[in-house]
Amino acid sequence: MPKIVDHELQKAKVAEATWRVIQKHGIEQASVRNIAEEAGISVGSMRHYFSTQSELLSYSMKRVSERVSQRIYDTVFSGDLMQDIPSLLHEVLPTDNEKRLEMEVWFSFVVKSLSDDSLRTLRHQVDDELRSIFVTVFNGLSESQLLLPGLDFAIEVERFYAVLDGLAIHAVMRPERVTPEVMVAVIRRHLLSLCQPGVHSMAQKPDSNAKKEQPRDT
Amino acid sequence: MPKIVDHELQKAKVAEATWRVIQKHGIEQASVRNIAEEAGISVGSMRHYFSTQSELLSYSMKRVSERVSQRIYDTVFSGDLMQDIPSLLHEVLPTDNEKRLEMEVWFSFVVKSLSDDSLRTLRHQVDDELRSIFVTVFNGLSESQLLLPGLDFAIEVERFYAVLDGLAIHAVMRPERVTPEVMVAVIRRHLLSLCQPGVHSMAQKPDSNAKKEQPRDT
DNA sequence: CCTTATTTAATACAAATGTGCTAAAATCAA
DNA sequence: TTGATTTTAGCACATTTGTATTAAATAAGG
Repeated sequence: MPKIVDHELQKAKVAEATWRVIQKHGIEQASVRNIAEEAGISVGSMRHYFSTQSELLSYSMKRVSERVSQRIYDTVFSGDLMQDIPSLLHEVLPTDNEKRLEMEVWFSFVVKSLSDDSLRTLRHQVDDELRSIFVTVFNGLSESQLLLPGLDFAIEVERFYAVLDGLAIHAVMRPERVTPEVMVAVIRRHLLSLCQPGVHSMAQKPDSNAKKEQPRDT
Repeated sequence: MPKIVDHELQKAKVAEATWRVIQKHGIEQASVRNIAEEAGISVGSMRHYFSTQSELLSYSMKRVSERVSQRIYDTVFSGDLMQDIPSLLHEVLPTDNEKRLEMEVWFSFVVKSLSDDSLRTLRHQVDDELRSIFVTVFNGLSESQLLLPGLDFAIEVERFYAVLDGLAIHAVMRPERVTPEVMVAVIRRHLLSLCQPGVHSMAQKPDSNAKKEQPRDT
Protein backbone atom coordinates (compact mmCIF):
# COMPACT_ATOMS: atom_id res chain seq x y z
CA MET A 1 0.00 0.00 0.00
CA PRO A 2 1.12 3.53 -0.71
CA LYS A 3 2.47 6.27 1.38
CA ILE A 4 -0.43 7.85 3.18
CA VAL A 5 -0.66 11.64 3.16
CA ASP A 6 -3.53 13.73 4.40
CA HIS A 7 -4.66 15.26 1.15
CA GLU A 8 -6.78 18.02 2.65
CA LEU A 9 -4.11 18.99 5.12
CA GLN A 10 -1.53 19.30 2.36
CA LYS A 11 -3.87 21.41 0.26
CA ALA A 12 -4.50 23.68 3.22
CA LYS A 13 -0.77 24.01 3.79
CA VAL A 14 -0.26 25.03 0.18
CA ALA A 15 -3.14 27.49 0.38
CA GLU A 16 -1.58 29.18 3.39
CA ALA A 17 1.75 29.35 1.61
CA THR A 18 -0.10 31.08 -1.21
CA TRP A 19 -1.40 33.68 1.22
CA ARG A 20 2.07 34.40 2.49
CA VAL A 21 3.45 34.79 -1.02
CA ILE A 22 0.64 37.16 -1.92
CA GLN A 23 1.11 39.22 1.21
CA LYS A 24 4.86 39.45 0.82
CA HIS A 25 5.24 39.87 -2.92
CA GLY A 26 1.82 40.51 -4.42
CA ILE A 27 -0.53 38.25 -6.32
CA GLU A 28 1.45 38.68 -9.53
CA GLN A 29 4.26 36.78 -7.83
CA ALA A 30 1.96 33.94 -6.87
CA SER A 31 3.52 31.56 -9.38
CA VAL A 32 3.50 27.82 -8.87
CA ARG A 33 7.24 27.86 -8.27
CA ASN A 34 7.18 30.62 -5.67
CA ILE A 35 4.28 29.01 -3.85
CA ALA A 36 5.86 25.57 -3.88
CA GLU A 37 9.05 27.00 -2.48
CA GLU A 38 7.16 28.85 0.26
CA ALA A 39 5.29 25.63 1.08
CA GLY A 40 8.55 23.72 1.19
CA ILE A 41 7.61 21.18 -1.48
CA SER A 42 8.45 20.70 -5.13
CA VAL A 43 6.42 21.95 -8.04
CA GLY A 44 5.75 18.44 -9.28
CA SER A 45 4.52 17.49 -5.86
CA MET A 46 2.22 20.45 -5.66
CA ARG A 47 0.76 19.68 -9.03
CA HIS A 48 -0.47 16.46 -7.50
CA TYR A 49 -2.90 18.46 -5.39
CA PHE A 50 -3.67 21.23 -7.83
CA SER A 51 -3.46 20.27 -11.48
CA THR A 52 -3.63 23.89 -12.65
CA GLN A 53 -2.64 27.22 -11.19
CA SER A 54 -6.18 28.49 -11.56
CA GLU A 55 -7.39 25.68 -9.29
CA LEU A 56 -4.75 26.57 -6.74
CA LEU A 57 -5.76 30.22 -6.62
CA SER A 58 -9.47 29.45 -6.49
CA TYR A 59 -8.89 27.07 -3.62
CA SER A 60 -6.72 29.56 -1.77
CA MET A 61 -9.37 32.24 -2.13
CA LYS A 62 -12.05 29.85 -0.93
CA ARG A 63 -9.95 28.99 2.10
CA VAL A 64 -9.72 32.65 3.07
CA SER A 65 -13.46 33.03 2.93
CA GLU A 66 -13.89 29.86 4.97
CA ARG A 67 -11.54 31.14 7.62
CA VAL A 68 -13.60 34.31 7.93
CA SER A 69 -16.86 32.36 8.00
CA GLN A 70 -15.45 30.11 10.69
CA ARG A 71 -14.48 33.12 12.74
CA ILE A 72 -17.99 34.50 12.49
CA TYR A 73 -19.45 31.12 13.34
CA ASP A 74 -17.22 30.77 16.40
CA THR A 75 -18.25 34.12 17.83
CA VAL A 76 -20.02 33.75 21.13
CA PHE A 77 -23.05 35.93 21.73
CA SER A 78 -24.29 37.40 24.96
CA GLY A 79 -27.81 38.21 23.89
CA ASP A 80 -27.21 41.94 24.18
CA LEU A 81 -27.25 43.22 20.61
CA MET A 82 -25.35 46.38 21.50
CA GLN A 83 -22.56 44.13 22.70
CA ASP A 84 -22.86 41.31 20.17
CA ILE A 85 -22.90 43.36 16.98
CA PRO A 86 -19.55 45.04 17.70
CA SER A 87 -18.16 41.66 18.79
CA LEU A 88 -19.23 40.09 15.53
CA LEU A 89 -17.81 42.87 13.39
CA HIS A 90 -14.62 42.76 15.43
CA GLU A 91 -14.14 39.22 14.12
CA VAL A 92 -14.51 40.38 10.54
CA LEU A 93 -12.33 43.46 10.70
CA PRO A 94 -8.53 43.16 10.50
CA THR A 95 -7.96 43.70 14.21
CA ASP A 96 -4.83 41.54 14.49
CA ASN A 97 -2.02 40.26 12.29
CA GLU A 98 -3.76 37.05 11.35
CA LYS A 99 -6.91 38.83 10.26
CA ARG A 100 -4.87 41.50 8.50
CA LEU A 101 -3.14 38.80 6.46
CA GLU A 102 -6.52 37.38 5.50
CA MET A 103 -7.85 40.78 4.57
CA GLU A 104 -4.87 41.77 2.43
CA VAL A 105 -5.05 38.47 0.60
CA TRP A 106 -8.79 38.76 0.27
CA PHE A 107 -8.52 42.20 -1.34
CA SER A 108 -5.91 40.84 -3.73
CA PHE A 109 -8.30 38.11 -4.79
CA VAL A 110 -11.23 40.50 -4.96
CA VAL A 111 -9.42 42.82 -7.34
CA LYS A 112 -8.26 39.89 -9.42
CA SER A 113 -11.83 38.63 -9.56
CA LEU A 114 -12.76 41.75 -11.50
CA SER A 115 -11.03 40.29 -14.53
CA ASP A 116 -11.03 36.59 -13.66
CA ASP A 117 -14.33 34.78 -14.10
CA SER A 118 -13.22 31.76 -12.09
CA LEU A 119 -13.05 33.92 -8.95
CA ARG A 120 -16.10 36.09 -9.57
CA THR A 121 -18.71 33.67 -8.26
CA LEU A 122 -17.03 33.16 -4.92
CA ARG A 123 -16.65 36.90 -4.49
CA HIS A 124 -20.37 37.38 -5.06
CA GLN A 125 -21.24 34.61 -2.63
CA VAL A 126 -19.09 36.05 0.12
CA ASP A 127 -20.41 39.53 -0.58
CA ASP A 128 -23.99 38.30 -0.33
CA GLU A 129 -23.27 36.44 2.89
CA LEU A 130 -21.59 39.39 4.51
CA ARG A 131 -24.34 41.73 3.44
CA SER A 132 -26.98 39.40 4.82
CA ILE A 133 -25.36 39.79 8.22
CA PHE A 134 -26.41 43.41 8.16
CA VAL A 135 -29.93 42.50 7.15
CA THR A 136 -30.00 40.19 10.16
CA VAL A 137 -28.56 42.92 12.35
CA PHE A 138 -31.30 45.33 11.36
CA ASN A 139 -33.97 42.69 11.83
CA GLY A 140 -32.65 42.06 15.30
CA LEU A 141 -32.48 45.72 16.22
CA SER A 142 -35.93 46.24 14.81
CA GLU A 143 -37.47 43.37 16.77
CA SER A 144 -35.82 44.59 19.94
CA GLN A 145 -37.33 48.00 19.20
CA LEU A 146 -33.96 49.65 19.61
CA LEU A 147 -33.98 51.37 16.23
CA LEU A 148 -34.83 54.96 15.58
CA PRO A 149 -38.16 55.26 13.79
CA GLY A 150 -38.40 56.08 10.11
CA LEU A 151 -35.23 54.40 8.93
CA ASP A 152 -34.95 53.23 5.34
CA PHE A 153 -33.67 49.69 5.85
CA ALA A 154 -32.26 49.21 2.35
CA ILE A 155 -30.19 52.37 2.62
CA GLU A 156 -29.11 51.67 6.17
CA VAL A 157 -27.91 48.18 5.26
CA GLU A 158 -25.78 49.58 2.46
CA ARG A 159 -24.48 52.30 4.73
CA PHE A 160 -23.51 50.01 7.57
CA TYR A 161 -21.95 47.52 5.16
CA ALA A 162 -20.01 50.38 3.55
CA VAL A 163 -18.70 51.46 6.96
CA LEU A 164 -17.46 47.94 7.57
CA ASP A 165 -15.64 47.47 4.28
CA GLY A 166 -14.37 51.03 4.27
CA LEU A 167 -12.89 50.50 7.71
CA ALA A 168 -11.39 47.20 6.62
CA ILE A 169 -9.69 48.77 3.61
CA HIS A 170 -8.42 51.70 5.63
CA ALA A 171 -7.12 49.43 8.37
CA VAL A 172 -5.19 47.42 5.83
CA MET A 173 -3.83 50.49 4.10
CA ARG A 174 -3.18 52.67 7.15
CA PRO A 175 -2.88 50.39 10.17
CA GLU A 176 -1.07 53.07 12.15
CA ARG A 177 -4.07 55.40 11.84
CA VAL A 178 -6.98 52.97 11.71
CA THR A 179 -6.13 50.90 14.74
CA PRO A 180 -8.39 48.25 16.27
CA GLU A 181 -9.45 50.88 18.82
CA VAL A 182 -10.52 53.27 16.06
CA MET A 183 -12.42 50.53 14.28
CA VAL A 184 -14.29 49.55 17.41
CA ALA A 185 -15.08 53.18 18.20
CA VAL A 186 -16.42 53.82 14.69
CA ILE A 187 -18.56 50.69 14.72
CA ARG A 188 -19.93 51.49 18.17
CA ARG A 189 -20.64 55.06 17.19
CA HIS A 190 -22.41 53.99 14.03
CA LEU A 191 -24.51 51.46 15.91
CA LEU A 192 -25.47 53.98 18.56
CA SER A 193 -26.39 56.51 15.91
CA LEU A 194 -29.00 54.09 14.60
CA CYS A 195 -30.64 53.54 17.95
CA GLN A 196 -32.94 55.37 20.24
CA PRO A 197 -31.21 57.52 22.80
CA GLY A 198 -31.13 56.17 26.31
CA VAL A 199 -32.22 52.65 25.51
CA HIS A 200 -28.90 51.37 24.22
CA SER A 201 -25.54 50.40 25.66
CA MET A 202 -26.55 48.23 28.56
CA ALA A 203 -23.55 47.34 30.73
CA GLN A 204 -21.58 49.98 28.90
CA LYS A 205 -20.89 53.46 30.14
CA PRO A 206 -23.16 55.58 27.98
CA ASP A 207 -21.66 58.21 25.69
CA SER A 208 -18.12 57.66 26.85
CA ASN A 209 -16.98 57.94 23.26
CA ALA A 210 -18.50 61.33 22.63
CA LYS A 211 -15.66 63.61 23.48
CA LYS A 212 -16.07 67.10 22.19
CA GLU A 213 -12.90 67.39 20.14
CA GLN A 214 -12.37 70.47 18.07
CA PRO A 215 -11.56 70.04 14.37
CA ARG A 216 -8.09 71.06 13.32
CA ASP A 217 -7.73 73.80 10.74
CA THR A 218 -6.66 72.71 7.26
CA MET B 1 15.33 69.43 -36.68
CA PRO B 2 13.69 66.27 -35.52
CA LYS B 3 10.20 65.00 -35.65
CA ILE B 4 8.20 66.83 -33.03
CA VAL B 5 5.93 64.77 -30.82
CA ASP B 6 4.06 66.02 -27.81
CA HIS B 7 5.82 64.01 -25.19
CA GLU B 8 3.28 64.54 -22.44
CA LEU B 9 0.39 63.73 -24.70
CA GLN B 10 1.99 60.48 -25.78
CA LYS B 11 2.70 59.51 -22.19
CA ALA B 12 -0.90 60.24 -21.29
CA LYS B 13 -2.09 58.10 -24.20
CA VAL B 14 0.04 55.21 -23.00
CA ALA B 15 -1.21 55.67 -19.44
CA GLU B 16 -4.81 55.44 -20.59
CA ALA B 17 -4.00 52.34 -22.60
CA THR B 18 -2.58 50.91 -19.39
CA TRP B 19 -5.87 51.58 -17.62
CA ARG B 20 -7.83 49.75 -20.30
CA VAL B 21 -5.51 46.75 -20.16
CA ILE B 22 -5.84 46.61 -16.38
CA GLN B 23 -9.61 46.89 -16.51
CA LYS B 24 -9.98 44.26 -19.20
CA HIS B 25 -7.37 41.72 -18.18
CA GLY B 26 -6.11 42.61 -14.73
CA ILE B 27 -2.91 44.26 -13.59
CA GLU B 28 -0.93 41.02 -13.96
CA GLN B 29 -1.53 41.34 -17.70
CA ALA B 30 -0.20 44.88 -17.76
CA SER B 31 2.97 43.87 -19.58
CA VAL B 32 4.87 46.28 -21.78
CA ARG B 33 3.83 44.32 -24.85
CA ASN B 34 0.13 44.26 -24.03
CA ILE B 35 0.11 47.94 -23.18
CA ALA B 36 2.01 48.91 -26.31
CA GLU B 37 -0.42 46.95 -28.43
CA GLU B 38 -3.41 48.57 -26.69
CA ALA B 39 -1.83 51.99 -27.25
CA GLY B 40 -1.20 51.17 -30.89
CA ILE B 41 2.55 51.69 -30.80
CA SER B 42 5.57 49.42 -30.69
CA VAL B 43 7.36 48.31 -27.57
CA GLY B 44 10.56 50.00 -28.64
CA SER B 45 8.67 53.22 -29.17
CA MET B 46 7.05 53.05 -25.77
CA ARG B 47 10.37 52.45 -24.11
CA HIS B 48 11.33 55.90 -25.37
CA TYR B 49 8.78 57.43 -22.99
CA PHE B 50 9.11 54.95 -20.14
CA SER B 51 12.50 53.34 -19.77
CA THR B 52 11.23 50.75 -17.32
CA GLN B 53 7.91 49.07 -16.65
CA SER B 54 7.95 50.30 -13.08
CA GLU B 55 8.08 53.88 -14.36
CA LEU B 56 5.15 53.19 -16.66
CA LEU B 57 2.98 51.83 -13.88
CA SER B 58 3.88 54.58 -11.44
CA TYR B 59 3.00 57.18 -14.04
CA SER B 60 -0.27 55.47 -14.89
CA MET B 61 -1.22 55.38 -11.24
CA LYS B 62 -0.32 59.02 -10.81
CA ARG B 63 -2.48 59.92 -13.81
CA VAL B 64 -5.49 58.24 -12.24
CA SER B 65 -5.08 60.21 -9.07
CA GLU B 66 -4.68 63.42 -11.07
CA ARG B 67 -7.88 62.75 -12.96
CA VAL B 68 -9.74 62.37 -9.68
CA SER B 69 -8.12 65.49 -8.23
CA GLN B 70 -9.06 67.42 -11.35
CA ARG B 71 -12.64 66.27 -11.03
CA ILE B 72 -12.76 67.47 -7.44
CA TYR B 73 -11.17 70.74 -8.41
CA ASP B 74 -13.67 71.29 -11.22
CA THR B 75 -16.68 70.81 -8.99
CA VAL B 76 -18.76 73.95 -8.73
CA PHE B 77 -20.14 74.86 -5.36
CA SER B 78 -23.39 76.57 -4.51
CA GLY B 79 -22.57 77.63 -0.98
CA ASP B 80 -25.16 75.31 0.50
CA LEU B 81 -23.14 72.63 2.26
CA MET B 82 -26.02 70.17 2.28
CA GLN B 83 -25.96 70.41 -1.49
CA ASP B 84 -22.25 70.79 -2.09
CA ILE B 85 -21.00 67.89 -0.01
CA PRO B 86 -23.06 65.31 -1.92
CA SER B 87 -22.04 66.98 -5.17
CA LEU B 88 -18.39 66.72 -4.28
CA LEU B 89 -18.62 63.09 -3.24
CA HIS B 90 -20.59 62.34 -6.37
CA GLU B 91 -17.49 63.35 -8.32
CA VAL B 92 -15.33 60.93 -6.36
CA LEU B 93 -17.66 57.93 -6.40
CA PRO B 94 -17.86 55.68 -9.47
CA THR B 95 -21.16 57.08 -10.70
CA ASP B 96 -20.51 56.56 -14.40
CA ASN B 97 -18.42 54.36 -16.68
CA GLU B 98 -15.50 56.73 -16.84
CA LYS B 99 -15.27 57.02 -13.07
CA ARG B 100 -15.81 53.30 -12.68
CA LEU B 101 -12.82 52.65 -14.94
CA GLU B 102 -10.73 54.97 -12.81
CA MET B 103 -11.88 53.33 -9.61
CA GLU B 104 -11.26 49.77 -10.79
CA VAL B 105 -7.79 50.73 -11.95
CA TRP B 106 -7.18 52.64 -8.75
CA PHE B 107 -8.05 49.64 -6.60
CA SER B 108 -5.72 47.51 -8.71
CA PHE B 109 -2.89 49.93 -8.05
CA VAL B 110 -3.80 50.24 -4.39
CA VAL B 111 -3.61 46.50 -3.84
CA LYS B 112 -0.37 46.32 -5.77
CA SER B 113 1.02 49.13 -3.65
CA LEU B 114 0.77 46.83 -0.63
CA SER B 115 3.78 44.93 -1.92
CA ASP B 116 5.36 47.53 -4.23
CA ASP B 117 7.27 50.31 -2.53
CA SER B 118 7.39 52.46 -5.65
CA LEU B 119 3.60 52.88 -5.46
CA ARG B 120 3.20 53.16 -1.71
CA THR B 121 4.04 56.86 -1.39
CA LEU B 122 1.49 57.97 -3.94
CA ARG B 123 -1.18 55.86 -2.29
CA HIS B 124 -0.49 57.52 1.03
CA GLN B 125 -0.58 60.98 -0.52
CA VAL B 126 -3.92 60.38 -2.19
CA ASP B 127 -5.29 58.80 0.97
CA ASP B 128 -4.22 61.82 3.01
CA GLU B 129 -5.71 64.23 0.50
CA LEU B 130 -9.02 62.44 0.36
CA ARG B 131 -9.20 62.18 4.11
CA SER B 132 -8.48 65.87 4.48
CA ILE B 133 -11.60 66.55 2.47
CA PHE B 134 -13.62 65.11 5.30
CA VAL B 135 -11.78 67.20 7.84
CA THR B 136 -12.70 70.21 5.75
CA VAL B 137 -16.28 69.01 5.52
CA PHE B 138 -16.59 68.75 9.27
CA ASN B 139 -14.97 72.12 9.76
CA GLY B 140 -17.48 73.61 7.38
CA LEU B 141 -20.45 71.96 9.02
CA SER B 142 -19.18 72.97 12.40
CA GLU B 143 -18.73 76.63 11.45
CA SER B 144 -22.20 76.71 9.92
CA GLN B 145 -23.48 75.26 13.20
CA LEU B 146 -25.27 72.50 11.39
CA LEU B 147 -23.68 69.65 13.31
CA LEU B 148 -25.23 67.76 16.14
CA PRO B 149 -23.52 68.63 19.41
CA GLY B 150 -21.11 66.27 21.12
CA LEU B 151 -19.65 64.63 18.05
CA ASP B 152 -16.17 63.13 18.20
CA PHE B 153 -14.59 64.66 15.11
CA ALA B 154 -11.79 62.14 14.75
CA ILE B 155 -14.21 59.23 14.82
CA GLU B 156 -16.70 60.95 12.56
CA VAL B 157 -14.05 61.70 9.96
CA GLU B 158 -13.03 58.06 9.87
CA ARG B 159 -16.63 56.97 9.70
CA PHE B 160 -17.58 59.26 6.84
CA TYR B 161 -14.42 58.38 4.95
CA ALA B 162 -15.19 54.70 5.49
CA VAL B 163 -18.68 55.18 4.10
CA LEU B 164 -17.19 56.76 1.00
CA ASP B 165 -14.60 54.10 0.26
CA GLY B 166 -16.95 51.30 1.24
CA LEU B 167 -19.54 52.62 -1.20
CA ALA B 168 -16.89 52.96 -3.88
CA ILE B 169 -15.74 49.37 -3.47
CA HIS B 170 -19.27 48.05 -3.43
CA ALA B 171 -20.22 50.06 -6.47
CA VAL B 172 -17.29 48.63 -8.39
CA MET B 173 -18.01 45.10 -7.23
CA ARG B 174 -21.80 45.16 -7.40
CA PRO B 175 -22.83 47.94 -9.78
CA GLU B 176 -26.27 46.43 -10.28
CA ARG B 177 -27.00 46.75 -6.56
CA VAL B 178 -25.00 49.83 -5.59
CA THR B 179 -26.23 52.18 -8.28
CA PRO B 180 -25.50 55.90 -8.43
CA GLU B 181 -28.91 56.48 -6.86
CA VAL B 182 -28.08 54.23 -3.92
CA MET B 183 -24.75 55.96 -3.45
CA VAL B 184 -26.32 59.38 -3.42
CA ALA B 185 -29.02 58.24 -1.04
CA VAL B 186 -26.49 56.74 1.38
CA ILE B 187 -24.31 59.84 1.31
CA ARG B 188 -27.28 62.11 1.83
CA ARG B 189 -28.59 59.98 4.64
CA HIS B 190 -25.21 59.94 6.35
CA LEU B 191 -24.84 63.66 6.04
CA LEU B 192 -28.30 64.29 7.42
CA SER B 193 -27.65 61.93 10.31
CA LEU B 194 -24.78 64.18 11.38
CA CYS B 195 -26.81 67.36 11.40
CA GLN B 196 -29.37 68.98 13.59
CA PRO B 197 -32.95 68.13 12.71
CA GLY B 198 -34.89 70.80 10.88
CA VAL B 199 -31.95 73.00 10.03
CA HIS B 200 -30.62 70.99 7.13
CA SER B 201 -31.64 70.34 3.54
CA MET B 202 -32.49 73.79 2.27
CA ALA B 203 -34.03 73.62 -1.19
CA GLN B 204 -34.48 69.89 -0.71
CA LYS B 205 -37.67 68.19 0.37
CA PRO B 206 -36.92 67.12 3.93
CA ASP B 207 -37.01 63.44 4.85
CA SER B 208 -38.04 62.27 1.40
CA ASN B 209 -35.55 59.45 1.68
CA ALA B 210 -36.92 58.08 4.91
CA LYS B 211 -39.42 55.53 3.69
CA LYS B 212 -40.47 53.06 6.32
CA GLU B 213 -39.50 49.85 4.58
CA GLN B 214 -39.75 46.62 6.47
CA PRO B 215 -36.71 44.36 6.61
CA ARG B 216 -37.03 41.12 4.72
CA ASP B 217 -36.69 37.89 6.65
CA THR B 218 -33.53 35.89 6.07
C1' DC C 1 12.43 -8.75 2.84
C1' DC C 2 9.76 -7.93 -1.19
C1' DT C 3 5.70 -5.84 -3.81
C1' DT C 4 2.92 -2.21 -5.10
C1' DA C 5 0.44 1.96 -5.11
C1' DT C 6 1.26 6.67 -4.26
C1' DT C 7 3.77 10.66 -3.37
C1' DT C 8 7.71 13.36 -4.49
C1' DA C 9 11.42 15.30 -7.27
C1' DA C 10 13.57 16.63 -11.39
C1' DT C 11 13.76 17.74 -16.05
C1' DA C 12 11.81 19.47 -20.47
C1' DC C 13 9.55 22.70 -23.36
C1' DA C 14 6.92 26.25 -25.40
C1' DA C 15 5.24 30.70 -24.37
C1' DA C 16 5.61 35.18 -22.28
C1' DT C 17 8.21 38.41 -19.77
C1' DG C 18 11.54 42.92 -19.20
C1' DT C 19 15.08 45.17 -21.27
C1' DG C 20 18.99 46.24 -24.46
C1' DC C 21 20.49 47.24 -29.06
C1' DT C 22 20.34 48.49 -34.01
C1' DA C 23 18.55 50.03 -38.18
C1' DA C 24 14.72 52.30 -40.54
C1' DA C 25 11.31 56.03 -40.80
C1' DA C 26 9.79 60.51 -40.11
C1' DT C 27 10.12 65.39 -39.52
C1' DC C 28 11.62 70.13 -39.48
C1' DA C 29 15.54 73.69 -40.36
C1' DA C 30 18.64 75.02 -43.86
C1' DT D 1 16.26 68.87 -51.62
C1' DT D 2 19.47 67.96 -48.07
C1' DG D 3 20.82 66.82 -43.59
C1' DA D 4 20.47 66.50 -38.73
C1' DT D 5 17.94 64.42 -35.05
C1' DT D 6 14.44 62.25 -32.85
C1' DT D 7 10.93 58.84 -33.03
C1' DT D 8 9.76 54.26 -34.33
C1' DA D 9 10.05 49.38 -35.26
C1' DG D 10 12.09 45.09 -34.91
C1' DC D 11 14.99 41.65 -33.25
C1' DA D 12 17.89 39.47 -29.58
C1' DC D 13 18.65 37.58 -25.07
C1' DA D 14 18.27 35.92 -20.56
C1' DT D 15 14.47 34.92 -17.09
C1' DT D 16 10.30 33.40 -15.65
C1' DT D 17 6.11 31.45 -16.52
C1' DG D 18 2.53 27.09 -16.68
C1' DT D 19 2.29 22.52 -17.62
C1' DA D 20 3.67 17.71 -19.09
C1' DT D 21 6.39 13.75 -18.44
C1' DT D 22 9.39 10.65 -16.31
C1' DA D 23 12.12 8.60 -12.78
C1' DA D 24 13.09 8.18 -7.79
C1' DA D 25 11.64 7.86 -3.00
C1' DT D 26 8.34 6.38 0.31
C1' DA D 27 5.31 3.64 3.04
C1' DA D 28 2.13 -0.10 4.01
C1' DG D 29 0.68 -5.07 3.05
C1' DG D 30 2.35 -9.80 1.97
